[in-house]
This record gives sequence, structure tokens and C-alpha cells, in this order.
Amino acid sequence: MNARSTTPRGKPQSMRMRMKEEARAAILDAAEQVLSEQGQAARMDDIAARVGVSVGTLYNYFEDRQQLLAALRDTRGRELLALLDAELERSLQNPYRARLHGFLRCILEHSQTHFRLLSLLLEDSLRRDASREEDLDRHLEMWREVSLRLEHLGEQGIQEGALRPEDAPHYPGLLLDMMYGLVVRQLLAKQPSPTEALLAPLLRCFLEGAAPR
Amino acid sequence: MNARSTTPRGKPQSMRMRMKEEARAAILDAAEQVLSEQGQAARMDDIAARVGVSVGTLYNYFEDRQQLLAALRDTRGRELLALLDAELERSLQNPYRARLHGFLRCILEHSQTHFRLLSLLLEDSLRRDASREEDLDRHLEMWREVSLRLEHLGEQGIQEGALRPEDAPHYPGLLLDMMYGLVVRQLLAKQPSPTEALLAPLLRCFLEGAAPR
Amino acid sequence: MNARSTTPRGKPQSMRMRMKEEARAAILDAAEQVLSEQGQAARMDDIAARVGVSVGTLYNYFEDRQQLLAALRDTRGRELLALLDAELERSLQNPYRARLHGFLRCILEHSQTHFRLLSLLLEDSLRRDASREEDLDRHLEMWREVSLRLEHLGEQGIQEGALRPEDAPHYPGLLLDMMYGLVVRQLLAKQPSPTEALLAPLLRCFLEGAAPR
Amino acid sequence: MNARSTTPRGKPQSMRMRMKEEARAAILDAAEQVLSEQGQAARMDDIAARVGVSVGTLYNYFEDRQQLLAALRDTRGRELLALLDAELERSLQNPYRARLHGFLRCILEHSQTHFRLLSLLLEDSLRRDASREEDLDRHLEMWREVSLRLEHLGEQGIQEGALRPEDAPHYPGLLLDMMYGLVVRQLLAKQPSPTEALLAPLLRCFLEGAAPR
DNA sequence: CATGAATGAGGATTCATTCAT
DNA sequence: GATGAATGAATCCTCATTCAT
Repeated sequence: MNARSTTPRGKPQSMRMRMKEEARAAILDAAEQVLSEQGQAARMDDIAARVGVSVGTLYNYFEDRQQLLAALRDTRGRELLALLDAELERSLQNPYRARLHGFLRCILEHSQTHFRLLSLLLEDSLRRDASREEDLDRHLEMWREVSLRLEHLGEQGIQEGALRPEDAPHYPGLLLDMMYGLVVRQLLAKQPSPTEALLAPLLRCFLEGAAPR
Repeated sequence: MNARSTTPRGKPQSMRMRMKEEARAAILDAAEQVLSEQGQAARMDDIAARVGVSVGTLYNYFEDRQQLLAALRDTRGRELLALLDAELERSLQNPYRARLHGFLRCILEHSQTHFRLLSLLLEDSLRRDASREEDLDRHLEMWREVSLRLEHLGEQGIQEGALRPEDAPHYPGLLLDMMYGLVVRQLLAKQPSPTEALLAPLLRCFLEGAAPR
Repeated sequence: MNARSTTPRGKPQSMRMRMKEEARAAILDAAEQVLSEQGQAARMDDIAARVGVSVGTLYNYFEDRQQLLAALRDTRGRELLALLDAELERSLQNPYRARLHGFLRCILEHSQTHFRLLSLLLEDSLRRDASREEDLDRHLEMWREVSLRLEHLGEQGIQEGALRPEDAPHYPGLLLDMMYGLVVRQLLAKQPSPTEALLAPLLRCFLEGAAPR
Repeated sequence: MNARSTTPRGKPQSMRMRMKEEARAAILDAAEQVLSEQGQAARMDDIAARVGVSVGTLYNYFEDRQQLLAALRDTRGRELLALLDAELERSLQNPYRARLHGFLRCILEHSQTHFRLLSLLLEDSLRRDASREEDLDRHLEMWREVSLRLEHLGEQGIQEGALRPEDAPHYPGLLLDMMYGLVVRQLLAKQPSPTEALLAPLLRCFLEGAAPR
């Protein structure tokens, strides 16, 4: 506000905006927690209580319950894509197999953290209301983005001679299916196995096949 | 109903019981339809309307909503297991690969028919209420039964030299994951591909691997 | 249900329907009472309590609050028109002045009974939402019907030489305005005057004018 | 605020007070606009937005919503009375009929401008809460003031021989009723007629009566 | 057994009002 | 004085469940 202010310079309103952003993020985090625990049964009051604010406040940040859910989906989606892109960047010089491993680990970790939310959104998307059409689209769009990156990676695999080209279009789907299933089974199991212990056989099976060579 | 009944001898109440069973089945079918269309949002009234009876009647056949859901789960589960056992029996003399193919096709077809219900129940099971603990168990139990059969089948595969034994414990899970994912993607896709076109690459990938030999 | 039933014959469901109709009417009556006392602030719970049922029941009879209001408007409107038509019929042989008096008394009495509701609906209609457009139309329609009858009556007045024809189009409006105002002032007054004491000077003023002859 | 103030003599705080008064007036204007458009549904936020300030500010000028409404009522009431008194003063030398015409035109014009507010306040006053008792009184008081002036005017009419004395007590009421009704019908009509075209027949009817002489 | 009206606890949403900045 | 985020009581509406007929 003035030259003596300790805040460097510029962004005069940025503090207020930053707080607003943080509040939004806090709400989204709480919402995810509560939704994870209670599924669609989670009440707005529960979410508010988790953040430590009152219901009304939620509605200062999100139009309604549906918008809150949508924001959660979009935020988490963007986060995953950012993670994946960072990982792809980081491993740029590595061979296909290593990069794939890293890529999948990223997805796995993110999905583990956010799985309940994920499955909730999936379930939601499967309900075919005209009113949810747009929600479904946004959800699919996100996974298309992930598939796209897997396809790109697959091209490297093919060039390295590590992948058979014929079935290439199926690979992203199959890989994602196995990842999703992995997470589901980890959640359902009383004592989940460590990620790496599940990822390795998956990759081995995917690349080498189940049949002996 | 009385001595003058036209049904000759024996099982005097069996007709009544048969009718009762048929009514139950009709309710379950309607329930599945409505749940598939509307998800958890399906109301008891909707289900009753679909069967063509009034709500009250539903409660003559099922304790409450939760029991109805449970009955649906159990019924469909038993149906699937029966299908699978029949298929295994039928293909008893065939080689591993063919039997696996048949087995998976069974699952796939059943899952396609009942997928919305399946995902609903899954979602339900993921909610960690103390009150649902038992539901979760029953749900897992069912899939354990399926896995068990896959393991059995796997043993044949190993003996035939068609499967590497090291990762054998992971195979049922991975296969089921891919099946589940397949169904999900078919549902989400606007124009679903034919089953066989998806199953073949899946099996090829599973057995031979994605890498060229 | 069978030939021996004491209910003559026919209308097999009419008892159920009759009860349903009576329930609807009871709800409308209660709604009018409560709305009269509390205006738009009347809560659905209040109305339910007045009928002696629970909220849910209201929603078995009316879509929502707005529909209930609309039903109230239409019912009372139809009742008024029926009263007026009966009065017009009854007085068919009488001279204009007497018929007008009777007609206005009908309106006045009906309006006194239902005034609060009336003013509520008027107030509602004055709010120019696109969503209420239809409500407004129905409201106006009703008063157009009343005006129409006043115009008809006016024609008799003109033929009898009791009305000047030049201003005839204005008379229905002016008369209704005065009626409405009369009711308002009766309500606002702590000790309302008897109807007849107000109606007579009104008619005198309307027909003879305020100026001495 | 203090002797050193630059404002020369007198009213040292008057500038501050003037600004305060203007702010109040601005709020009242905005409130009336919004209330006219949305009725009781108008929210404090809407009003604030219309003035271009934030909600909090409204509460610096008015205790609460009810006080704001009351202030609006009183202000508009005083304005009307001032208008009427000015008109009466202006027309002091004119004959009764002309003065009455001017008087009514004043009311009509004021009511047209502020009608929605008026009907809102009326509706409000009709709600018989103990809590609103005082509001009702103030509202009636205002109209009594108007009636009083009409009575005064009527005395002139009687002395001029333009009014029959017998019904004199009823005239103010009947006239006001007709005015109110006029405005209502103008508002409800899709295409309102010009004021003068409605006022003339009204006066003619009132003074000469509807019957031919 | 079937019916379907009644129940009422429960949840999403709104909005007047407060108060820390 | 102005701001506007936070508050939470209040209200509409839903729907699983019951029970008299």
C-alpha cells in the first residue's frame, strides 16, 4: 500500500486475492476429505465443519454443491496433468520403459491420494442426466489428456522397438484400466501393498506378457 | 390355494412360493433398471412404478432399501458365478487360452449387462461406514470367488506352460482390472466397440506382452 | 366393489376421489387462513400445521408452494364468478340499480372473506418476473371476467336510461376500484363498518354523483 | 466540528450532515428502485449494489431492513404531503372543482411514480404482527393526513354548493379508492393510458354521477 | 397381500446482520 | 466510515418408511 510496506511492490490486491484463493483451496481439500469418507452422502454442513467455517461461507465460494464438485474435479485434474508433464519433462532422456514406469507411478500415486474422489466423480459421470452432460464431457476430456500423453510415450516405445505397433491404440486404455483397478483393490484390501510391489508385475506383464518366452 | 386347485398333487404352497419368488425377481429387475438409469438417486417410488406395484409392496419383499440393494448384489453375483461355472464346465477339455477367453467373455458380457449396478455397488462399498462393513464383506467375497476360479484356471495355464508361474498371483487381479476398465470405457464412449474387438487385444497383450518377441 | 355394496352403483372410485378433493379443499382453506395472517411470510409448515397434517402431505397435493398459491387463486376466482352468475340469474327480472347493488354486494362479501388472499395475489402479480408471467395472466383473466359481467349489466343500465353511455367503458373499472378500496379500508380500520352502510353511499355517489341536482 | 473550520459562520457540521443526508437519500432511492422491481424479495445486497456501496454501509445509515423500509415510507409520505400542500396553496383562489382536480392529479402522479413501493407497504401493513403494529399506525397516519386535506377541500365544495353534504364523510375515501385503483390498473395494463384521460371521467363520475341528469 | 396417503427427519440453499480490517 | 467475508437460523422440499384400509 505504501513504499515502506514489507510486501515488495506491486500486486496491491494480491493479498486479498491470495487469501481468497487459499480459502477456496482449503474448502476443496476439506470437501475431498469428507467426500472420500462419506461419498455422495457427504453434507454441505459436514464439509463446512471440516474447513472450520459455516455453510454460508461455502456458498460465498461456490455456486452450489454441483459447482463445488466440478471445481474439485477440475483442480485435481489439472494437478495430475501438471505432475505428469513434469515427470515426462524430467525423464526426457530416459528409455521408454523407465519413462513409462515413472509415468504410471505418478498416476498411481495421485490416484491413491485422490481415489475416493475419483470414483465418486466417475460414478457421477455415469449417471446420464441431460443436466450432467457437461460434467461428463469435462471428466472425459481430462482422461483423454492423460491418454494422449500415454500415446505420445508409446510412440517412443515403438521407435525404440519396445512396443509392437499393431495394438498400440489399445495400450493407453489397458494401462489406465490396470492402474485404476490397482487402486481399487488397494483400497478394498484391508492391508494395502506398497505401490512399487504392485507396479512392477503390472509392467512386467504388460511388456513381456504372461506367457514364458 | 384350496383343495379344488387344479394343480394336481404335492407342493401345495410351492406355487405360492414360486409366485413370491417371481415377484421378488421382478422387483429386482426393475430396481436394477432404475438404479442403472438414476444411480443412487433412484427412489423407492420409481422402482415400484417400474414394477407396476405400489411402494408398500416393495416392503413386503424386502426389509428396506439397503436390503433390496444387497439382494440385488447377491442375486447378480450368484448368477455370474453360475455362468462362470457353466462355462468352465463346458470348456473342460479345451486348452488354457481358449478357456480363459471364454471365461473373460462371460465376465465381460455379464458386466456389460449389469455394469451400472456394479459400479453403484462398488461405490457403495467404498463408503467406510461401520454400518456397511458387512456389505463390503459380501461384495469382496463375491469377487474373491471369481478370482479363485481365475487362479484355478491359471494353474492349468502354468501346467500347459502358457503362464509364467512367478507372477501368477497377480494375474487374476490384473485381468479383472482390465475387464472392469473395458466396461467402463465402453459405457463412457458414445459409440461402444463390439466386445470381441476389445477382448482380443487384451488377451494378446496379457499373454504375449506388448513387447515384440 | 360388488353388487351387494350399499353404494348404489357406479363411481366405484368416487369415494377415494371425493376424499382427495376434500383434502385438497381443506389444505386450500388452511393455506388461505395462514396466508391471511402472515402474508407471504407464511411457511409451508404453518399451513400444514393448520390443516393438521405434516408438510409432506402438502406436497402430495401440490407440486410446490407456487402451485398451491395458484390453485388457491383459481379456486377462489371460480367461486366468485359462480356467486356472481348466480346473483345475476336470480335478479334477472329486477331493474338495473337493484341488480348492480346485488352484484356489488356479492363482490364485497366475497372480497371481505378473502381479502388478504386477494391482496397477496395482487402484490404477487405486480412483481414482474418472467417466471410469473403466466400467474399474472391468470389473475388478470379473472378480473376481466368480472368486468365483463359488469359491462353486460351496464348495457341494461343504459337501456333503462339509468346510465350515461359516454363513460360506460370506465364504469366497471371505477366500480371495482371503489369496491377494492372499500375492503382495504375496512380491513385497516380498527372497527369495520357494516357492509351495507358503505355500499349505499358508494352507489349513491356513483349513480347520482356528489354534486346536488 | 470545531471553531477553526473553514466554513465561515454557522452550521459548522452542515457539510458533513448534508453529505450524510444525501447518502441516505441515495440509499432510499436505490431501495425503492429495487423494491419496485423485486418486491419483498429484494435483498439488502441488491439495494447496496444499486447504490454502488457495500451492504455494511447500509447498516451505517439504517438500523436494519425494517427501519429502512420505514424511512422510505415516511420520506415518500412527507414528500407527497408537501406536494399536496403546495398544490393547495397554489390553487387557493380557484373553485372547488379545479382544486380537486389538481389535488387528485398530484396524488395520481406521485402514486404512479411510487406505486410499487406503495403497494408493498400496504401489503406489509396488512400483516397483523404485534411487531408491526407501529408500522401500521404510521401508514394509516399518513393516509389520514391526505384524507384530512380532502375533507378540508370538501368543505369548500359544500360551501360552493358543488357537493352534497350528506355523504361528505365518504368522499375522501371513495376518491382515494378510485385513485388507488386507477394506478393499479395502469400498472397491470400492458399499455397504460395517459393520466389525464383517466382522471377526467373519474371526476365527472364522481361529481355528476353515472346517471343522466 | 396390495395400496398409497401420511409422516417427519434431513439436506441444500438463502440472506439479514455482524465485525475485523 | 466503508468494506465484504463469515455467520447460522430459517425455509423449502425430498423421500424412505409406516400403516390403516
